[in-house]
Amino acid sequence: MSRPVLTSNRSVAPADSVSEPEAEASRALLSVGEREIIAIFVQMAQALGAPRSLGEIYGLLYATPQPLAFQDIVDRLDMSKGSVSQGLRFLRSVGAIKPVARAGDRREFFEPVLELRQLVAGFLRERLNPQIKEWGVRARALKPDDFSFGVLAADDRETVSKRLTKLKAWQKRAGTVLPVVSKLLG
Amino acid sequence: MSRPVLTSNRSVAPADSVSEPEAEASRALLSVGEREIIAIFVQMAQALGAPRSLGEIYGLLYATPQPLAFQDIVDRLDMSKGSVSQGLRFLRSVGAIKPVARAGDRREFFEPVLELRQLVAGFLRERLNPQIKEWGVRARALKPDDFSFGVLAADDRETVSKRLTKLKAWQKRAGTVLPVVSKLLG
DNA sequence: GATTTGGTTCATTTTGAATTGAACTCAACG
DNA sequence: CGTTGAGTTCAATTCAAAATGAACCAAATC
Repeated sequence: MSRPVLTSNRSVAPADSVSEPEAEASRALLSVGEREIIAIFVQMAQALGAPRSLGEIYGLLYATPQPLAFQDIVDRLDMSKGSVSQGLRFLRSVGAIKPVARAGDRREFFEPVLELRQLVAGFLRERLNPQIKEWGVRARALKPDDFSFGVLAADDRETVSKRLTKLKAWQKRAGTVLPVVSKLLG
Repeated sequence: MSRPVLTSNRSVAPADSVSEPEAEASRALLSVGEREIIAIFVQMAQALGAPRSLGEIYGLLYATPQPLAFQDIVDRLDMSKGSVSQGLRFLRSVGAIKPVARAGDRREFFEPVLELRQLVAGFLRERLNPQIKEWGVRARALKPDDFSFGVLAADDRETVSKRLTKLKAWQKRAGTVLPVVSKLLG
């Protein structure tokens, strides 16, 4: 998982615009601590079913005291511009990172939002809530008679009806509990 | 990138019962209501980063008033024995379904656990908590000096140190809040 | 003790989400 | 207005996770 650093490369200042001659050992650009933080966030991302690239990007920002620019991220993670672009977009949309401007530099820099509450809230808002709403809609459209080709036995009909009710109740409760959760975390 | 996982769905749209002459003969074994409930649970599964087969199996059990046996599930979902076996194992391990015996029948039958609290608790226990514990361990092993090749500037060191502290705090809070959540849902 | 039934295991294959990369836009600057 | 740097888009590709299926096991049944 964490491999020894072979090349000694001094601490990387954000303003360092020069591209190195050609270092194929791109991962060597990351310190042990950075790699470990990134690994942790990758795990978290995967546990939530999010792409690992999100974990890598957020992890790198988290591990770096100074805000980073787009190209810094591409270089240090050795990741394609496409992935970084999409990753940053998503992270911004859920409020996990925030852009900061720098005088006399037209690039955008990014730093991580450190408040767990905001991260969770963003995640719930963007990913879970829309889903929850949608299964509510679909569930409400169903009626017991949809559940057979012929006629349901009375007690089966009863059971199905109860389960449909329960499903709608779930949906409702989930919708009210999730906001509370993000409060609790903050 | 990922965003709401909605891409590609086999049979999600409420299908007309007078369907194609030769579609998927096996799918015709499911009523409209069953297919719709299954589709809902598949969505839920995918939102949580779980394999769709879990959603299908649980969905089928949820939509069926009577407990089902292994082979029933294989037949009605047209799914391989391997998948069903593994799916049932997982669902049982998180307490999402429970086996019921039937007199004079050596097969095991399964019915869904309807209590949302139990499902969530099982999920947290099996999937999230172990992860949370692990990143706690990894985070605690790190110290600010791991974050550079040379010497960190004093204020960067300060920042890194703060972030490490914050990360450990997250881990702790997550560990205490999650159990509360499952209480709230039940 | 052979056969059938109910289910598991695990090496291989499939598949669909994540990633890449090349073409593109847009703004700044000389 | 030509060029350069910063970032976006999206079709094509990659790759890891999920699904398959054949071999296997272990109780019942004949």
